Amino acid sequence: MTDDRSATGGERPVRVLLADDEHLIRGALAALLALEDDLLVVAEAASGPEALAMARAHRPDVAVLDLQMPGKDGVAVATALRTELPDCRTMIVTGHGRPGHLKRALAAGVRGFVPKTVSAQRLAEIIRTVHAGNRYVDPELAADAISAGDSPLTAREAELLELAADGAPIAEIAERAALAPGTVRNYLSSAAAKLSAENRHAAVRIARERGWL
Amino acid sequence: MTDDRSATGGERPVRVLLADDEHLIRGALAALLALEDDLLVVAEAASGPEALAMARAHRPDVAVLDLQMPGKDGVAVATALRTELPDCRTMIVTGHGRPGHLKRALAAGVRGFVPKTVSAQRLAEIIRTVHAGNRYVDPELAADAISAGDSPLTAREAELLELAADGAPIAEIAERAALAPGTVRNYLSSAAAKLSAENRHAAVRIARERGWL
DNA sequence: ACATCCCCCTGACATTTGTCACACGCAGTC
DNA sequence: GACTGCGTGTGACAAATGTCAGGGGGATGT
Repeated sequence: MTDDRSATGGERPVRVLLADDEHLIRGALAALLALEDDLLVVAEAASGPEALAMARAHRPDVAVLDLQMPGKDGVAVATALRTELPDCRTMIVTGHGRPGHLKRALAAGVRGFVPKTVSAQRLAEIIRTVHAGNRYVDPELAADAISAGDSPLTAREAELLELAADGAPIAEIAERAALAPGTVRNYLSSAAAKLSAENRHAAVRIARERGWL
Repeated sequence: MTDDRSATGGERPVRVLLADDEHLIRGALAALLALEDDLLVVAEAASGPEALAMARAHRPDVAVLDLQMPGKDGVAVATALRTELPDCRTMIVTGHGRPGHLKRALAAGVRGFVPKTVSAQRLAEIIRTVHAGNRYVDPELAADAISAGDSPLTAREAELLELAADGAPIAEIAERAALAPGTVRNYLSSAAAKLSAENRHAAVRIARERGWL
């Protein structure tokens, strides 16, 4: 049952899944995409798990996922879809794009990555691009990602930095990581040095900005 | 053309200004509000200063402002509008509502405060409510604001907490504030105690969450 | 006028944190 | 095998940070 794209009397519409926790945006977006003849919004979701369930039920051609959603984030949903519905193309729409997110998204098989500053018209074009099997990444976000480069942090460094993210004292971090306090200090110090930060808290901030957390 | 509300020529449409840095949302929103017969989007803006300029030029009845915008945030724009165009009602739409923001907004004369999780239909109703001179605050956000209460921080405490926000060492903060290092430590310690935080970094995080920064 | 309270500011002291030198295990290379 | 480099883990020491007690000044209530 392969769908040939050239059918009589016009092409079959592209079936789209929309996932975004902000109803206002999701609804408005659905209305705008409905104006395009060749696009059809077949399902909407307000959370990560819901997006997965909707995808299983409606088997869309393209899944448009917000990056920050309750439950599972956009990349996690894309990862799950990659194995469950290999034919479904995925793309991420995000408010503030961090370089690391783009890298994670591409690794998860996402084919489109755009900020919410694009127009609806442009988004429709990108959905078609992605559906055709091509990739599209916002040029500005791509430039940021390239200039930011890869994370220089080792696995433990990143893990401890994450535990330090909420400002907890070393003792608590050490207990949660089952390590000696001195070891924790050493890793955090190393991470701070790699990020040219004055201390671990500044290091957390920088790593967050770069999307390395 | 079906015209329920303006058929008799009685009601003039409500002139609306839309300000949001995410073009996708702004455009989609404009399209949805255009479906309402009694609402007319007369101007759009993508930044705080642009929103002010547009308001001066088009004199809308209601200004719908996003909280986080480049240049000036929504509350700052609302404050400026209060003196420049007293007849223009203002309302804030935000993604993640922090309790403190709501308080600041109400102090600035804002008459509506809603999260982006509402539907477009609901937003249209709220715009009418605000235009009629009434207030509307999302119940959930209101509950959060009440439970969070007022900021217990003094002016200096908040100021130094802000300077400490990027993880700078005490010496640098002291220099920037023209204070003795001991004084800085004392204020930050006091702030941390009031917020039940382990240290100043956790205090910054908590204050940010509550919207007290 | 006086007492009281709160905010602003400071220095001395104890604790926490960051830096350093070093040991172990585990790849890959010669 | 022996060498080398890297990630992991630890404790001792120096520096940064948080805590404490206290002085000065303006506002408020009696």
